[in-house]
Amino acid sequence: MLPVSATPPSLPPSRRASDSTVRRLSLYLRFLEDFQAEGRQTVSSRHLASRGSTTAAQVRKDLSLFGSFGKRGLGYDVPQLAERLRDILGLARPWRVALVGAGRIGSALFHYPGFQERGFQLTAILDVATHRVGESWGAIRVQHVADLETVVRDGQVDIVVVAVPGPAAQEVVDRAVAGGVKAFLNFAPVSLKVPSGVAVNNVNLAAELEVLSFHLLGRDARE
Amino acid sequence: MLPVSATPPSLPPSRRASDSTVRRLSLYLRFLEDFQAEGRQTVSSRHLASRGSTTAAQVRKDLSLFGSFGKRGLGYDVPQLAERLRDILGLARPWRVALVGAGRIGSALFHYPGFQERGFQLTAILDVATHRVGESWGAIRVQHVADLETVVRDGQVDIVVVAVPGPAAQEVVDRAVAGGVKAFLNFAPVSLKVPSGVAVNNVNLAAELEVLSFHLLGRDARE
DNA sequence: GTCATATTGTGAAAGTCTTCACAAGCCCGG
DNA sequence: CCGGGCTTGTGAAGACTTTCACAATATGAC
Repeated sequence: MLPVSATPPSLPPSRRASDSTVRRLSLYLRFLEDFQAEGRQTVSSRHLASRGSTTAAQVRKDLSLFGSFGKRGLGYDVPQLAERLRDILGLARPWRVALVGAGRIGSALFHYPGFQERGFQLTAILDVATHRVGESWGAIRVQHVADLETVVRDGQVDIVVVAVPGPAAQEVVDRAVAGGVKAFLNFAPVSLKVPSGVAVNNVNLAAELEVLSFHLLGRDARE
Repeated sequence: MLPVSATPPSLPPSRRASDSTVRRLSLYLRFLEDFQAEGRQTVSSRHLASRGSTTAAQVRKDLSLFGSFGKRGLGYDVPQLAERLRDILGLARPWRVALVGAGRIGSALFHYPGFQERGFQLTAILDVATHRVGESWGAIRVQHVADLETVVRDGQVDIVVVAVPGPAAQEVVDRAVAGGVKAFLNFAPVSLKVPSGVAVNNVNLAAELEVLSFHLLGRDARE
């Protein structure tokens, strides 16, 4: 009989995953790694959901966007699903990251263990302060931000982390975009303009605190 | 003539604002402060929208949840709207914040200027490492995490920032909740369980990078 | 005073995301 | 081999968010 379809080269179908779906997948992966460390062989959507704060249906819907990974009646194979999630999230290959801004936030990121662990390789650190230029952070020497074009040239950098003060952020992004960078993690409290096809992820600590402040007033009705 | 209504004690009507609405309000406030610094007296929803990455209709809907602050044909008065947003977000009064975990992330937060600027007062720092206990961070002396109960007692702390390793986070939160804390900013990559009525805001740096990684694969179809 | 222009505030429509509910499938004991 | 017990994958329903479109209304020129 004819093989109906050898499911294309390597990638699953994938309709369209929203940002929040992707964040949840990332959480699932972490839970799976925990389960694997605990020696669990299989896990159900219900179990996975209870560890995060979501529902079993949500877990199944999220996964079903990318394929059919479970066994009915049984659940999911822990190491196998973890592997699939790594594929889906693009963690199977290393990404090269440049950090612009070697201040406190930059330093915290540099020392953040989850960073390198997941295949994000810090390959360059840039700063505008001349007294920092030349410092060695681990194996990396801090360069002046004027070298940004050289650093990102020829696709040498996949992701740029923007940890500079607000007013300087847009210029950094523009120059990196011109050099071909397609993804940014932005800590500056400004809203960056980028051409379509370029992704920006904002982490705004002030806003996070203000959301809490709003909750404390009790004027919101979240259960 | 009778005053139709002296708009209740102090707070606007407010139906129900979602988390994303509140995050946008926080952004609007920042933009308004920029405009004010530039000497602008009024601003339209269109103008406000163009600085963030949203639409004029969205801006108006967000604001309309809390009242009617603009003038038709003219727009919004910049200082006045900023003031209203500060009220809505709860920034009119200071909040007392305790930081648990005096490592890199804790240190970055401590030095983050937007933190104190917006009325978030760091009143205590706790860590489990005995070599850190007793250190002075500015005017604050680092205490041992065993003192958590004392620190949060009698509503002395409004918000607890959790910057400890994953496995230690839940215990910190449980103890703080028992002490009456109602809001948490969590940097540990775990999903915390709290009773209803308690707010947790998660900042998961690994997940942010993984969202970017996913985008870089180009399997998502965001314009 | 009237007209032209600008911009808000808001129902209604469209779109997106989450939850529900159930058929289909897999495992195991007897 | 059969039946009971679970659990997935998914269409359909429901809930929530965003966008549209327009009446209401403020300003300023003449």
